[in-house]
Amino acid sequence: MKLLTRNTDYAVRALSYIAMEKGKTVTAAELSEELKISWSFLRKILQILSREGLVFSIKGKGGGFKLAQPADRIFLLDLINIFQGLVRLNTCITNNKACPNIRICILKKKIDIIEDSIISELHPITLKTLLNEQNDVIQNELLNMQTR
Amino acid sequence: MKLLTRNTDYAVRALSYIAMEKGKTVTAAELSEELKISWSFLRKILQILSREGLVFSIKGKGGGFKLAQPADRIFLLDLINIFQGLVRLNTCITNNKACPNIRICILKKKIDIIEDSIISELHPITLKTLLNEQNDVIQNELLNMQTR
DNA sequence: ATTAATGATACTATAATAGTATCATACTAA
DNA sequence: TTAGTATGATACTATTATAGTATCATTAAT
Repeated sequence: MKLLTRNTDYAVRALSYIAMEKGKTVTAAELSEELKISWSFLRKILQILSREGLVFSIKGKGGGFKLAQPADRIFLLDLINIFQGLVRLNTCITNNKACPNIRICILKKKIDIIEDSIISELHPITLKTLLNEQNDVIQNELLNMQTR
Repeated sequence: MKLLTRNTDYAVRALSYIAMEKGKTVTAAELSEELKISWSFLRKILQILSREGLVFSIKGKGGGFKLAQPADRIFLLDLINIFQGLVRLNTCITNNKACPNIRICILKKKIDIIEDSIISELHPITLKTLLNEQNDVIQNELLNMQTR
């Protein structure tokens, strides 16, 4: 069972990198180089992000990608939805009203509750969250080095 | 994203049905009939449950399956592990120490936390839980009918 | 014009899930 | 002791999801 697939993971990395460049356009080639991710695969991911309005693309020489939204408006949940489909996929397997077995419905209710909690835990996570916490980590590292 | 696959779902149904028969052996054919699940597929699932020690099988005429453990010792998490692998699969995608990008590690930490909470929510759910709550539902139904 | 970038799209590869089929084996009962 | 009924082991196929690649068209800068 995987919570995140490669797609989503790579998308987060790419977006993070782009965010760090503060408005400068970043090419797929640069991202591929820096993040060590296959160029063609990254390109596909970036095209999707562009189509979905998360990044803004500029064609031709000097082109590349920029964030189309501020980092605190880019939600991890959106990326999961884009690349992995809705978390809320707990439809009745025997998709009918006359569930032959009520037990499974109890199970479904339990799973619903767990899915709700997954969603509510994912909900506050934005690109900004991730970038900020990274900064915190780095600052702590520096602090530790100074006090040592 | 799916939390439960068909395998697991069917396993729960089969085990629930078997549990309701209180020690009487139940054949794959009966389960298939009652639960409207393909006989061959169910058989495969039952064989796995048997191999994993969750049910106890008796071959030949009059044979079938019984629970090998009391219903409060059969954990949903075990079924998930058997049929879907560990929830805890959040290994580093770039499986090396020199993660080229610390950002993803922050993400990994977040996902770890969410996975922990999924596990702790799943943990208390046993076959008995499901059966009991089913009874509660049924009893409430009856009560409603009486008071109406 | 040439070069460097993305857009659209179609294709292949791999892995996970879902499902089927076959033969061997064990037990029961006539 | 044989016929019938059950599971065990195992191998196979089908479908779907994920991962990854390739090609040609389009746009912009120099």
